[in-house]
Amino acid sequence: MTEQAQERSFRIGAVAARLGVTTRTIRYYEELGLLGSDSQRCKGAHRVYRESDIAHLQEVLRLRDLLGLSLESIVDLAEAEEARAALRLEWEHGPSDEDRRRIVDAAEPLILRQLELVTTRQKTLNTFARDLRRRLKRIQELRSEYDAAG
Amino acid sequence: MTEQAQERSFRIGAVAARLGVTTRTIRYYEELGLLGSDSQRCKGAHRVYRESDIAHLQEVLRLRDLLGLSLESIVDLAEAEEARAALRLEWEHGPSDEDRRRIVDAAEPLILRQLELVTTRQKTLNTFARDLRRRLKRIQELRSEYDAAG
DNA sequence: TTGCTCCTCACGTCACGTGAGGTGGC
DNA sequence: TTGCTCCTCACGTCACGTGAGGTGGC
Repeated sequence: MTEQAQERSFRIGAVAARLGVTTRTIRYYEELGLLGSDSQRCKGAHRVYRESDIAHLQEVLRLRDLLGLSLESIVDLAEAEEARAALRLEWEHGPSDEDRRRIVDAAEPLILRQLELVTTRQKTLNTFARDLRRRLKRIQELRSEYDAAG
Repeated sequence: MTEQAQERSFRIGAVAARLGVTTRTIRYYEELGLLGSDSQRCKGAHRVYRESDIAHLQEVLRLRDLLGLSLESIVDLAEAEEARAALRLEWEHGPSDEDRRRIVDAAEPLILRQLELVTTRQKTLNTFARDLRRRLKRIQELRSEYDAAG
């Protein structure tokens, strides 16, 4: 048999621990169709994840935690990405330059949209941090007054 | 009757619209004890909010949205703040310098804790933004190649 | 063989959403 | 008086949490 370099695979518990979620969360996301369908798994058999699956799951968690998106809107985003992945398959089979451009053009707005959301979040976080530092400064000024007086 | 400068007050709908939440959310937070008890309101009467109430509510929403805290842990934080507010009442009645210092010392760790959480969030957001910009750059490089070739 | 992790239901919970039916203030 | 917003239940929903009971791989 051919002894090709086998990619490492993980079970659900290891993935959950690594990403800081529970196994229930991962199963729920699978239920919603957020992860690749894993169509060849027999009922009752253990779930198996590769590095690419884990990266994808982490992407989902980022969108949820950092941007506060609902799972429904993440599904929408993922479907758009999936359509892109489908195009990417064609890519391997020598598409024309015209095709390649279309594929690249389809990817860009998705990333730009996410960048926009991230930037908005960064701004509100900066405002929050600034407010906290002001409060802290006022408190520390008060203290130094008492230290000087006492 | 004395014609003292009345502070503006708002009804729940106006507050909700201003903060971008529903009225249900505000009522739910009141139920959990997250807002000042509003003990003098008669059953069935309209809720009334002042600027300070709105600021407090916005603080709660920040902790929820930007830091992803559960309402339960926000309750804990709010209780600590409340204890501080209780101390603050004494403040008005001429506390000793020693008392003042204790009050100031109690406030600081709360703010420092929040600042810590905000900073962590900012770092993860920066990582996310960097990753997105890398992807974007790769895509744009690909496109300029096609533009040059086509 | 013994643990340990995994599996599938399935009900519980948190943070609200969404009417139903009724009352109050410009 | 007429809308409009408010009120209080109370059941529904989203995103999981938490066992119950059973099977599979180092």
